Amino acid sequence: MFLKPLKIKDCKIEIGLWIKALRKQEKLSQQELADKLNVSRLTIQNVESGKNFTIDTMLKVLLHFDKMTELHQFILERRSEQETITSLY
Amino acid sequence: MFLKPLKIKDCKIEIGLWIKALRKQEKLSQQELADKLNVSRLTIQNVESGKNFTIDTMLKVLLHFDKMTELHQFILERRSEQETITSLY
DNA sequence: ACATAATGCATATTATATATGTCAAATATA
DNA sequence: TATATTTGACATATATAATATGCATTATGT
Repeated sequence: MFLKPLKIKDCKIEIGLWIKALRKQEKLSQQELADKLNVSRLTIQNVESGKNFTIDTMLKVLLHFDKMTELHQFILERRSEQETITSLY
Repeated sequence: MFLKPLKIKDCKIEIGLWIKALRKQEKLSQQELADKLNVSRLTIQNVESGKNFTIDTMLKVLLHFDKMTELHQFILERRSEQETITSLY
């Protein structure tokens, strides 16, 4: 069988669901989270529903839920991989 | 000693460096990558230099370098963690 | 050294993410 | 059930990301 190709839209939806889960876990409403981050409720709503949004918005949210370091680590690991590969040739 | 707190700016810079490394590895110029993704060279430049940008732009780049699935996996893992935690209480 | 390509950065314009508000539907809560 | 809260789906206005273009600087190659 074939694997369904992953679309940009799918990835945004997953990010949205993740962030929504983080918010629910802290029992915050969209408005409460928005207030904490100094953004509008619509911005949170857009993120959670898979619309387009800026990296700043995503990082504000992840920082609040203490998840930015994990993402940072994810990037660092892959960046050092790159350097290893390129240095081999 | 103290750990330097991770800032949003730092995280964006790392994303930029990662993407720049991916581009260099394929020996593409900013213009060539921009053309492939149907974005402007300046958009690539902004991403690579730690400016603000949209999630669509980042995902277009990662999709091209076959890295979107890894990010998607990263998110899925954390989302299922969340569900486990909340289901326990 | 020279020519060429690539990059960084400025300005101006366009496209779109965000802010703000309203309303109805859905979801808790008493 | 009744009430309050939350959320989704809309508007409109504003802020800002993306774009187009040009030019100076910095590699890169011959």
